[in-house]
Amino acid sequence: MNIREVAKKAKVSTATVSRTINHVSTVDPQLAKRVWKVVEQFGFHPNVQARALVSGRSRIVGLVVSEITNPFFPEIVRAFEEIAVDHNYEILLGSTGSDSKRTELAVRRMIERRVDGVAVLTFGMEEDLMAHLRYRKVPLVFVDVGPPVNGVSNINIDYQTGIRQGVQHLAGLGHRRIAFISGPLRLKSAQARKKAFETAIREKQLRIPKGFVIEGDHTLEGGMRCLARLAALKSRPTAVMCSNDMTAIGVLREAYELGISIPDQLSVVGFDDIHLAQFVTPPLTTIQMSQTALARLAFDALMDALKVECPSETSRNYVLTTSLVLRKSTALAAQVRESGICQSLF
Amino acid sequence: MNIREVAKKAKVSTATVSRTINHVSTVDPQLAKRVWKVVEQFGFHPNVQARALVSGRSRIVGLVVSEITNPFFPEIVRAFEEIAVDHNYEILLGSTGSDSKRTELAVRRMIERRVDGVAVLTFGMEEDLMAHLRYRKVPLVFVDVGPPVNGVSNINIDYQTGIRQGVQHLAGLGHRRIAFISGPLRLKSAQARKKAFETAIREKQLRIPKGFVIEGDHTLEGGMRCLARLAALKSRPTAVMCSNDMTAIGVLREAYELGISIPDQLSVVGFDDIHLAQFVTPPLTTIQMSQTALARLAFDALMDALKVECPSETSRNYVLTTSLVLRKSTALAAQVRESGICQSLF
DNA sequence: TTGAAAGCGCTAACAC
DNA sequence: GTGTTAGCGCTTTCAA
Repeated sequence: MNIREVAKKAKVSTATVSRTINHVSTVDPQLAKRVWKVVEQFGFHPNVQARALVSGRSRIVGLVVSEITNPFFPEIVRAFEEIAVDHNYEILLGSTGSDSKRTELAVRRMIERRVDGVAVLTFGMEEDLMAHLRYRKVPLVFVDVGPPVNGVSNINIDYQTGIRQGVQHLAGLGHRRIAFISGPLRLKSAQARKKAFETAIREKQLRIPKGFVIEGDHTLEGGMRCLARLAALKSRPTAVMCSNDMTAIGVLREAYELGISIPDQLSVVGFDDIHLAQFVTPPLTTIQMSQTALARLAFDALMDALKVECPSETSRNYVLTTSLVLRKSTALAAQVRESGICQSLF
Repeated sequence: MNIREVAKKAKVSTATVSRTINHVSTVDPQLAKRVWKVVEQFGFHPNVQARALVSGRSRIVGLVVSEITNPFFPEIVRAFEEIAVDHNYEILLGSTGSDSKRTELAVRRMIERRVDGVAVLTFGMEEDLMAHLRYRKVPLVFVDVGPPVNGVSNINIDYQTGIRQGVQHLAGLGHRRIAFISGPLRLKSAQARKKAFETAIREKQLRIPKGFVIEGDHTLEGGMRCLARLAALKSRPTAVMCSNDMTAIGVLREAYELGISIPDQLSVVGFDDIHLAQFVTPPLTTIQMSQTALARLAFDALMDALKVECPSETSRNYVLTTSLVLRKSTALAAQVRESGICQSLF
């Protein structure tokens, strides 16, 4: 079944069939009806390849993530896919594994398949990727890159709001020795979270004891290692904030191994609010960065860019805010409980 | 840059360029060299759409999963993607969410993009999907369907081996009151696991007390609910096997809520061996069904079918075995420990 | 071994 | 409003 056969059976020209299935309004309703009847009856699906070939648009967008097996990303993929499909777009998924070779490959694939745009949600701004894709004049959207440049839109995560809430929450509970486990510092997003933490601490007139800011790797295993290091300190923190939930879950896990009771002996705050966060023991207090909202923002940014006539010169800024979600992994600092001093004194 | 420009610059015909980039052996090495030089120099990438249009092959395969946010699937997606990319294939991802409308949509998308084959790893054999796709004469591979039919290959999971090992392990620890939390019984795979459990119990000459086999839904929340039900029984199980790891993790979680100590008061065995299983508290003893192996098997099945001239008539059977992985969520049954009877008596 | 040319299925400009 | 037709970029006969 192709457009010519449909045309023949409906006794119209291929142009009319084309117009009909593309909902061009100038088609005579009579003819349109005839065409649709044939289309339905014979289950005609226009050939996407041919369409793409002639129109120059593939209706495919690329979605590049760091690592699909990191629970933060599947939620994004799901949301992004849902929205894309709603708009009759297909997605090409690429995971970089933070490996530059695989990133390079992902880019090649996207280019060769002639994607209409690419959302790069790797939180690290892979420079190669950016260079390659920009060269191709494809609309791009990144997260946490610097100032917007031509053809590249940017989603700016407002880390500060959520992290400030987290620090204030801990301070309100009487914590003064708060540690921070960052993500890999080669990632801009990890740097931004760390900086937001330091700012929030300063705002509260607290200080960060030596050795209290350490670099993790955004994995559960990394979180375990980092807590082990913090626990080995002569004077331990009473609370720890983590750069993502997987790290926080690793902290919970290692605390259990070490016999540190959470939240009684140590308060823990995560970041991301992945689905799993509410199901760990104890349920994790964390800073939410909505994966669904992020996916929607990214897709919309791409569509915005695609709408204008010259996508390679559009660039916009979008903002996603974060906010604290209270659960059970934080509690009054031990010395406060013991001294009977009430929280409001702080 | 298109094939004609390359031809012009290399002073050959487009046919020669085509042959060269497709590694047809009859091309004069001299000419080939000239062509490659131009290709490299100008960064020529053949247009995939045009190629697909004329050759009838898209080099895209569909991968349909139940729900990407279920931690079992990302691992499959990762492995499948990796293999596909290695073979110069692209994948179209579809999640059904066990919803028939979304399944229907996924099928349409795959058909319209002219996929060369589809791997349906939903563990439930969605009938619609099968019907639609078979009609299109596209090579298919399912998991756990019945006897193979034309054009449809099948991966048979050997649930029995792993589940038998699990039951024998528990029996060896002195457990005689073993419960089973199944998956949704409309899924063939869930039925198969349940049946395998019952068979293994029978082999061990044990019996299943009333109310000890209950239906879960393969989610963490479902696992919590199910343990609550089991705990409400007048005479509780001393061990519980679960149809998947998420269910088992839910059991762990609910046990913590209820103050049931694991493994001292209750042994728990999962199924799947997702990455997370080794990081819960306590680390989960589970039955491994390798996600990587499954992905590879599925992809290979598709390639096998694609190789023969008439894919719509090929169908093969593949087998994936399961096996027990020992961790810390199982222990001697309480009455055995108390009575001092040693394990070997059982 | 190479080149000329006919399409693959569709869209869009143009003529009616 | 509708039909005719020229391509989109590539592969693949068929002749040379």
